[in-house]
Amino acid sequence: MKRDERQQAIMDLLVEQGSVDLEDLAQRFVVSKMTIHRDLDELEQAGVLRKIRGGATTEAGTQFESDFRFRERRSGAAKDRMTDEALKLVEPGMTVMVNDGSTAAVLGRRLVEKRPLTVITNNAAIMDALKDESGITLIALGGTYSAKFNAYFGVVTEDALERLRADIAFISVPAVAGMEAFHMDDEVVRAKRAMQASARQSCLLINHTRFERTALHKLCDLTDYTAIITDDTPPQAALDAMATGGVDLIVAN
Amino acid sequence: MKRDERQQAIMDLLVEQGSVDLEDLAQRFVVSKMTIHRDLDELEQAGVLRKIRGGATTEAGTQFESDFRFRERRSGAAKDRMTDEALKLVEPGMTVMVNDGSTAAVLGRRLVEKRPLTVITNNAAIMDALKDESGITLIALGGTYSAKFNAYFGVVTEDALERLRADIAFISVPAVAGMEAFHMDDEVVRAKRAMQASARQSCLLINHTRFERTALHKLCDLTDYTAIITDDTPPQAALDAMATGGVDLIVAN
DNA sequence: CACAAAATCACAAAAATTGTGTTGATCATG
DNA sequence: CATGATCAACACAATTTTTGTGATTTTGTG
Repeated sequence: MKRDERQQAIMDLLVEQGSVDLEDLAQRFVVSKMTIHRDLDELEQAGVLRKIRGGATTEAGTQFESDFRFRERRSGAAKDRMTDEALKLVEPGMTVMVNDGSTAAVLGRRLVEKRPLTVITNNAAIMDALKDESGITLIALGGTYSAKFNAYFGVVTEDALERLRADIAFISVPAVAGMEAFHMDDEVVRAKRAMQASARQSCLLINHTRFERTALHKLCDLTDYTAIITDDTPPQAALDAMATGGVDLIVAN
Repeated sequence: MKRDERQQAIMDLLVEQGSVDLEDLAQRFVVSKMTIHRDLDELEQAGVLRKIRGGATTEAGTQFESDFRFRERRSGAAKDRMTDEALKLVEPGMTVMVNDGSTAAVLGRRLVEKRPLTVITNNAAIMDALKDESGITLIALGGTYSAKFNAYFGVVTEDALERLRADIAFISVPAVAGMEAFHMDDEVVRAKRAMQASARQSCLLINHTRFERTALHKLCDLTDYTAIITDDTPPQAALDAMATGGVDLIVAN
């Protein structure tokens, strides 16, 4: 494996996990820590990450710095566990919708395991991944491209969804509080709603750290979902609220 | 520029032009011909091209082997000349539609020269190219992905177009005979028609070797275009037909 | 403040990429 | 079909890039 490939792989890990561990990377790629240091320096120069003691994180990482290694190391595996559960809801032959977001992207890529399938998405990462897969009919939702979310949104997206139907929609959100799901961007909210409206069932994918948080816009009630999958046990308060509301939570671990 | 980037660039040129010239590549990348030889050898090993005397072609190239250099060398430049002309029709602030096809992809990439722009396309190559360009509002047309054309087609595409309007649409076709334009695929024809219907003006881009040919489906009459751009003087018969029909042809050379 | 872990630095070793000169193959042409 | 010319292949050397090691400095922690 060459330098460039390694750096690309580091970036991939970074978008997936939010952070990487230096020692871990050295082992994984079978190179010295010095080499990893140099890789991270260059990537930092390029502005794609921020070096911190013991590794590196994506820019935003203001908080969790000390314990990130243990918190985030598991996050890649967590997404895999969540997608394991999600995939159980998919049978060959189905039509599946997948929304924006990196967790959704992970799921999207793994949909090949269930082919033949029809996959409908506005997630650019999924389009790239499934474009040339045989056995996958890829229906892209058009729309205005948003670099922030690496996906397409807007009237075009919503209109297209209005005319399509799917067996199941996989939705992910950054915040859930009580019995409600939230998102900070209203365009994104509209796209997710349109997806849910066009799918026979909806399944929510939510990281356990995102419970008991809100964001500007309410997306919908949790009762709208036929399944809710999380990667780890959420806070007790959240559990209580959901139990009271009669919502069934699948904890993947 | 490093080895990998160069090889990637060679592949890009290859998909765009169908063939590449060894000497030309050596000059372009400022390396020795030996280096290019080695690059081509590796790419051939990888199965992405076929080395031939003086350069390389994509697998298919059964015929034009001896004279490809002159035929195709100009073809890259020809597309550039055509896009030069096409770009003259674009002003900053406009909304521009671009269809599928490699010529269209070349034009799409160059649209950044006229930003700010709104670009509407079903061409996957253009989406990739313009995704992260500031000053370009990228509106992707959704649809079912076609690996053959590297673009999206179908009802979703057509419906989306029905609700959008553009100042100008750039259309390319593989065959023109008499006063009519043709294409072999009916899905593609429908998408092109929908684009033309949604644009105030339509501009046809056509390689001069594609005159006096037909394909299964008729797309439309040449009179439907406000401008027709070609890369070189077409056969006399074609010129006559267009002159009689009152169509204005722009020859870019 | 001291200690341990981690980051940085400087230099050497190793690996890769590249250019050149030479030899062998292929082409166009008279 | 012979021949000069052009192009491809090969081998070797030079160069550049990448990597590892140990010494040294910095940083975080108790």
